[in-house]
Parts: sequence; C-alpha cells; structure tokens
Amino acid sequence: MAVAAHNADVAIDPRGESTRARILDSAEYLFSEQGMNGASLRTIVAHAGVNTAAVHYHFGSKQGLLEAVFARRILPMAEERLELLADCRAGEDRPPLLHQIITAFLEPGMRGRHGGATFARLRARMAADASDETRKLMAHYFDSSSAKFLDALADALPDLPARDLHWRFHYLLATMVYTMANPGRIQALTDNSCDPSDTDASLAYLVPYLAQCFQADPISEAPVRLDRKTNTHNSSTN
Amino acid sequence: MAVAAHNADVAIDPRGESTRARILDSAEYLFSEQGMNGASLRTIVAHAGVNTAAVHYHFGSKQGLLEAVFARRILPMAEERLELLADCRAGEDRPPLLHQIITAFLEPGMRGRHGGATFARLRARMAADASDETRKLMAHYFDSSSAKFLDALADALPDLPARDLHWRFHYLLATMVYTMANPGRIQALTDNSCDPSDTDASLAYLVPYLAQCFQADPISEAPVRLDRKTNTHNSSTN
DNA sequence: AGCTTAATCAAACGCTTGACTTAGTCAACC
DNA sequence: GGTTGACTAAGTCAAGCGTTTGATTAAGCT
Repeated sequence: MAVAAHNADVAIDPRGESTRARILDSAEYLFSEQGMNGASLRTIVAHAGVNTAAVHYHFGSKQGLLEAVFARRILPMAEERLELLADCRAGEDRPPLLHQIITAFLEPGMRGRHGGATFARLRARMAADASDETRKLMAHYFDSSSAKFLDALADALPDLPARDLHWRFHYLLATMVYTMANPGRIQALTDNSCDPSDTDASLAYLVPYLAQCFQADPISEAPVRLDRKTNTHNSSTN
Repeated sequence: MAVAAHNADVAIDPRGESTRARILDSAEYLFSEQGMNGASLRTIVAHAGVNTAAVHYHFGSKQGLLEAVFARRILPMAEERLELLADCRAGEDRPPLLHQIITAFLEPGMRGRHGGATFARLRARMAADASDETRKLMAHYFDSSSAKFLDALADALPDLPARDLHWRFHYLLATMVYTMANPGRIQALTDNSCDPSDTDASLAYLVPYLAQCFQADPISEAPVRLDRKTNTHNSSTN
C-alpha cells in the first residue's frame, strides 16, 4: 500500500499483461487444436481479439510465439515435478516407492495446472513432429528434469539393468504422451468404456500399471526364449 | 504372351501407374516429414517430378491424396496382421502365446514392408492430430482389425478383467506409436544407447516387455493402496 | 481413318499467408 | 506537460496456397 496514488489497484498496466496472456492463451488453444502450420496468425489474433502487430510486438515471430507458449507452461511444470520428486525423496520411504516417483513425473504434466488437456495435446503434437527445431525446443526444456527422474528411478530399482530402465522410461513417456494425445482409438474399440480424457481415472490406472511394468523382470539380451507352457511370468527374483 | 501385337509388353499405360505411384511415394515421404499442412502440393509435385494437375486428376484433392497414401499401406498391413493372427491361432499353442499375438500385431506395422519408418511416422502424426477427419480415417481402417486382436488377447488372458485389457491395449498402441514417432527423447537422455529407429532391437525388447505387462496382476478399481514396504506387487490372483 | 478416353501440361485463378510499416491513441509516470 | 510504453487500426508486400481451366498428347478401339 506504499503507492496510494493509484486508483486502479488491480494490476499495473492492465493492457500489457492481459494482451500478452490472451495471445498466449489463444495460440496455445489453436496450436493444439490445428497444429502450428494449421493455425494462422490471423486466426489467432482474431480469437484473442487483438491486432496482428501485437504478436510481432511481443513475440517477434510466429516461431517466437510458439516458444513463448511452450516456455510459459514448461518452466513451472518442470519446477513442480522436481519439487514433488524432492518431497518423496525426503519422505520416510528410502528409496522412495516407485509409484511416488512416477506420480511426481506424471501428475504435473497431466492434471489441470500447466495448461491441462490443451497444452498436453500440443506437447503430443510436438512429440510427433520430430523436426529439428521441435527436438531442440524439447531437449532444452525437458532434458535436465528427465535426467533427474531417470536417476531417481535407477535408485529405486537398483537391480534393473540400465538398458531395461531406459527402454521402460521411453515407454513411460509413450503412454503419457499417447494418453494425452487421445486419438480416440480405445474409445472407438470399447464403446467409450475407457476414456483417456478423464485424467483422474487415467492416472489412477496408469501409475500402478507403470510401477508394475518397471518392476517386472529384466528382458534378457538373448532373442526371446520360447519355452512353451510358460504363460505366466517366471518368478525369478533377481 | 497372348497379345503379341503389343510392342511394349511391360505395363499397359506406363504413364498412368508410374505417375500415380510417384505422387503417392512423394506425398507419403513429405507428409510424414513435414505434416499434412506443412507439405504443400507444390513441394510434393516438384519432388515427384509431375504436374500439379496430376494430383487433382488422380486423387481429387489434397485430402483425397492423403487418404490414398493411407489406404495404400493400411489395407495390406491389416491383411498381414490378420494372416499372422490366424497362423498363430492355428498353431500348436492354444490359446496362442501372448507374445505371438503381440508380434502379429506389431510386426506388420513396424518392419520394412508397408512403408517402413516413413509411413510409421505419418501414422504417429495422424494419431497426434486427433481432428475429426483423421479420427474417421483411422477408425475406418483400423477398427475391425484391432477388435479382432482385442478378442484374441482376451482369449489368451481369460482372467484379466476387460477394463485392464482395454487399458493395456491402449498402452500397447501408445508404445508402438511413440516408438514409431521417435521424438528423440530417449536418445538424448541416454547418449544414444537406446535407439527406437533400430526396428529389430526395438521389437526384440518391446514384444516380451508388453507380454509381461499384459500378464501382470490386474489393477484394482479401488484408489491406489498405499500399504508400505510392499515394493513388489501384491500377488492377489483374480 | 476416325473417335474416344486417359493422362499430362502450362498457365492462371482467387485467396491466404507471415512479416512488416506507418500513423495515431491513451493511460501512466516523471 | 512532456515522455514513454503498450498498444490499435489499417494497410502493404511478396510469396505461397489449393484448385481449375483448356489445350495437347498418346493409346485403344472399331
């Protein structure tokens, strides 16, 4: 309350922040809905109710806008992931339980904060894009955080060979991204009895499932053993 | 050799077929590399060395071209999947071993036939697209084949509740599609020690891994049980 | 030889795209 | 009271877009 001269105490520069945010919101929505090539700047500014020049004023270019959309969500998301990881590392379980680590990774990316389903679909699109620019963008914002989770998983699974750990983390990313992308295949095949867009139900199944998958026996290097009649997994505890 | 009057006995209508195929090849490549919005008709015809009008003559529109690209690969692929499924159902193992069913589903989609990595990346892009048109396209070409595999899996896993089966099939699709899309995350995180673009190595790990995942205990409906110290999965049969 | 049909071409159509500019508005700060 | 930062309104620009046209060619049939 130091500066009493203000008549409007809510938000200095009411135009500045809201315009920027409205552009980011519209861009996030339309990029995720129609792709980066599919959504034009004109569509975005019309949806945001601002002028075309405002985009160039704030973000320089369309690519700059995409990066801003991405950074706005990713930075707090990575932060929350690491906080949750630190929390479960400091908890009474040492090393932390597998499902705690997995939850710390998945929750911030899939729940309502950090853009929710809209931003999630955008990330799925970028994962499928695989262009050089997109790869660099993702590497820049994801690498260090993901590496820390790989370390935590290795601690929790000391007997799992690195090769298995790596592949299974790859599959973790796969299930997360594909569930976020939600191409509608599983709904089509099961009369909507499975619904990946129900985030809570999705996570409630995905987390314990992935924990089981990580804990399963390592896959041996040798080509698939075909010992008949072994339809249940052999219980060789390391 | 019946019609001796022909001087060119190789392929009637040499223009028609080769032009069509060249357009399809170029479109498949450029669509998968740059997306459907990213690759323009002009880029495609330049790459194929044909005239712009040829695309509209053969396929009607850009969307028609995409559908033709899709159909050309998908139909033989679905056919091969069902053949392999029939083979392993007729084999000596009854019901067929899990990994045989999974192989029958994954192999035709990931190995060299049916477009290989190029077409695989296109499918991954379409999965992330999730527009109405794309969903319909995929539903039309995938639904019946996938439903048959769900049935086969249900036969092989009589004790697995339908809910678990559905989610796990969803995750199977996820790992397949994400591995095909190959966003480079796992290479970046592991100094290239994991390489999803090596199809053989990919499949050699993925098939037994997925078999284990399908065979793991069902996830109970109740919210995640947090009974401490149970770092290995509880062995509640059915 | 004459007619039909399929395949291909060069050229253009009307529109949209991302980028950028210029002139002007208007509240907030010094 | 002038300056500044954050825009708006309106437009320009070259490039590129998907699509269409009408002419041309080649092959097949009768």
